[in-house]
Amino acid sequence: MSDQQPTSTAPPAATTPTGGPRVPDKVSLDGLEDRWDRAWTQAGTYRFDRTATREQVYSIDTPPPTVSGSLHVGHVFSYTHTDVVARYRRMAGREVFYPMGWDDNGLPTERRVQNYFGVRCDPSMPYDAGFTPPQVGGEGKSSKAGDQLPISRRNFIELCERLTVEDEREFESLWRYLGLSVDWDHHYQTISGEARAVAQQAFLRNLARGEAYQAEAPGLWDVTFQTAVAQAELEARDYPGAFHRVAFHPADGDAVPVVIETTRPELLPAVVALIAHPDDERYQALFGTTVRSPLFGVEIPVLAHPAAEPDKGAGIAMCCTFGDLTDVQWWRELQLPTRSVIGRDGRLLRDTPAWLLADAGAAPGAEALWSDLAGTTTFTARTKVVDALRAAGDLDGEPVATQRKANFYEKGDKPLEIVTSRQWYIRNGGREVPGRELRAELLARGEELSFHPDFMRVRYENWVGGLNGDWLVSRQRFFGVPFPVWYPVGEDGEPDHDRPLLPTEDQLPIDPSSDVPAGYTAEQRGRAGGFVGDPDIMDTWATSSLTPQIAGGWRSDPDLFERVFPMDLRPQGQDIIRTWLFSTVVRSHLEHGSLPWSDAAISGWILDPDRKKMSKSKGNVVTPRGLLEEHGSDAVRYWAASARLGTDAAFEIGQMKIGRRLAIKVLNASKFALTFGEGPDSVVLDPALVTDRLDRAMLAGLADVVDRATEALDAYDHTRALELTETFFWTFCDDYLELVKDRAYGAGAAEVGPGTTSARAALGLALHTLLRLFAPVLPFATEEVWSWWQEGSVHRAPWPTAAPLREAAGDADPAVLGAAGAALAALRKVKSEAKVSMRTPILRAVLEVPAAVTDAVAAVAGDVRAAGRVTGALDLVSADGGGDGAGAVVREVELGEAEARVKG
RNA sequence: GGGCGAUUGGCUCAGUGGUAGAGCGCCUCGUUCACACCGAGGAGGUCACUGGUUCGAACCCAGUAUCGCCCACCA
Repeated sequence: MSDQQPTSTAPPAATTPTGGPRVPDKVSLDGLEDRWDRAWTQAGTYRFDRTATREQVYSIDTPPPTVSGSLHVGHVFSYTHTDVVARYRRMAGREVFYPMGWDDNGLPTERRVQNYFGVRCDPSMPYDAGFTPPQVGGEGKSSKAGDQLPISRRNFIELCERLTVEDEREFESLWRYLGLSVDWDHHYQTISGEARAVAQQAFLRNLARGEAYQAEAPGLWDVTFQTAVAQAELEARDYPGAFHRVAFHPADGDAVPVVIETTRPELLPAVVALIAHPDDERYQALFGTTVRSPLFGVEIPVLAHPAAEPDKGAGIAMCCTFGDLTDVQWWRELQLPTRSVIGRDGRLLRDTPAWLLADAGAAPGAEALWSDLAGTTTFTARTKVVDALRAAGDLDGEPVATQRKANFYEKGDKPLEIVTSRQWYIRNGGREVPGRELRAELLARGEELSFHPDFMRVRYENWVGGLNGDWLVSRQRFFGVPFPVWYPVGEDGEPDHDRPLLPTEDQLPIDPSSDVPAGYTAEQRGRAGGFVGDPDIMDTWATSSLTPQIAGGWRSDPDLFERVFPMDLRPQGQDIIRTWLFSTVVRSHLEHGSLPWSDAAISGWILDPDRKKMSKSKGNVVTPRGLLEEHGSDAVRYWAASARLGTDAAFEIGQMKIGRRLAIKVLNASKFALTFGEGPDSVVLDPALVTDRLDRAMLAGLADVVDRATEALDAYDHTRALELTETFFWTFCDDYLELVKDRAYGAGAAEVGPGTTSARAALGLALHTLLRLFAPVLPFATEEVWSWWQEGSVHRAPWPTAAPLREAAGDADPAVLGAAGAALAALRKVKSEAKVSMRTPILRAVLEVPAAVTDAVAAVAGDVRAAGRVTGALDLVSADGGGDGAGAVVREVELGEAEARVKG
């Protein structure tokens, strides 16, 4: 890319005063991105016509990229796939609804605002209308929570909106440069008032229908972020641990101790039972008896449960509240007591638990030991407990190191604990309720949805089939969409969670930490007889799951919503099928009783040269802007469009260079094809003028390409469509253009004859078609050429059909072009092997061609002779017998002298 | 442990029953009158492996190996 930026803002006039094409002397890709972006904006080329009906509209539920992060090559890759679809559907006659959203509701934005302004969100603070942040642009300075000024949620959201404006401007600029045909009048932010209102309204509807509910239950908890975590946000990781063999002594005597294996000895004070499989013969005698926990001396039962696996560990497990989800299952099904010892900060509780007091029958040393453990992290506590066990003689052998899998919050770096808390849930089929087969309904929606590629459906099915609980939507964070709920506070000062106070839909969005429920005054907040706001915010997916409703105007613009919903396409990555795709299906199914869209296009990963997923941490991220500027947007788009949906693709500069070469070739070949003649009649798109057999054959081949490419695009196979078009285009350039060059120039003729007219008409028809076939992938180069000789934008031109081409082609056989091309190649080969210039004349040649095409080659021999510079006799002989391929072979040849070269 | 993809020339990938394909890279040559961000020609592969079905298998079936990913596995 040159350093020169174009100064012209307007595209060149489409035609000369005489009506012929206006082709620049020098063609170039440089500067096309900026020039055409401006022209498209000015002309409103991609503006959505909201008078279109649902049948006319093609609507796309665009993924909102996370602002405060950065766009990387993977985004360019997958967003290009979507844009190719959008451009094709637009040309195919649909009114495309293609909005862009920004995801500024989530941890990345929260952290960025904290660091940038030196503040943190504290919903208990009052809103300050004249607030000025303590710092601006302090990236990384005040990262410690203690240094950050607490401000109200409303102030925090305002700062977020202020900061993300800049990110969003940059993102938009990149998308425009890439050539995304987005209607920039339709964009949204996930933290905007509108998005918050939609999220709250949808939640209230879920609540009213009984699909949202609160429950106090043990659940996965991240001790770093101190929030509950949903199943969809889990990530299993390898985690170093050790097996400890621990002896439990029977309570009623000095019989042989029961030895269990555990990786979490620090949970020994939380033990509530030992559990083995009911059929396990080793433990039959123990079922129904009790044992005492070592060190703490708490008496616990030995029980049977089928979830215990005889071949794991010692075959008998220590059930604690709570070490893992199996513990939760046992606790629930065997109705065991709750003995929680780990707090929300991941440390052991400060106060001595009641069951460890000597009064409660615990061992005499239990309280002293606890005082040593209290307030320590699980890691410290583990060491202390192991030391104590060893000293007490209840550690059987030494710990054996092992690699185990532990659940982590995908953004966290400590294993999750299980903590009991009150949370909001939305039903998603993970926990069945009588009278509704929600899981089956959602599986049916999965079958109804067209996945591209189809095999991605199994990820949906696996996930829905494997859900083990409802969707936990509340988070104990401060920045985000709050639950629109207050609770009355009783005279005892306790909130009544069973009788929530709700706003009406027209009040939304509300913030219960600053707004007041109807019938109360602000002074009553937190007082007995007053009210409190729900302190939690919604999971980011609780908002993102509503992107069709947010973008489509479900709440604020029902007329628009009716025209775009249910949408046609959800494009997205394969990694968020279980989150974004599934949660969107859930919300739409519950609210609208339909799928949110009919089709889902799943893009693959970008792999770096080591076949690893490209990621920032590996330091191999290339900035998209630099890539686009270096190679040109059409070139990068070509690389992206060359990869099929659902297939991982290599980050390959080489493929971009090929794309650039193709785009340049489009410019140059078009220039060539449009400049054979001069004046208004030089290019006439009239099928009736095409009379030559070679021209007709070429158009017949092109007609097939149009049909097949269209079919491929309808099936979301843009790769195939591109490949078909590209292959034809290179043959068109290398063979057809060479073959008809002389005839199109009208060489040697005083007047424009029918052969010349035929060639020019065929060239025009072919170019008119090829430009449109390439337009979705190469929007800039094709638009540039289109502007030389056509009115309006190629991107609003109708998608080509085969009909006019077939009309021109008649009954011509497409193979004729191939046969002529093969004949030409044979003549070239002779020269190449003789190491002479291609301009060397052939004085005489005998060309052997397959019998099946001898007549065809003879019919177009004039063009073959001209292109091969055959000045004398060209005798054709049929290959007898064998060879039925398209190949041709020169049997005899006499080469002339090369044209005199300019010496110098 | 269950599942989904992938495995084709040095590289990136097409190719779902009928004599192995493309582009890049490589080699040779040419060329500035559309295109040096160029053109022409050429070399290069027992289609991961083992069985099977078939007149015929890169393609269908069974199994194996390797790579990537998803889910489950926390005693």
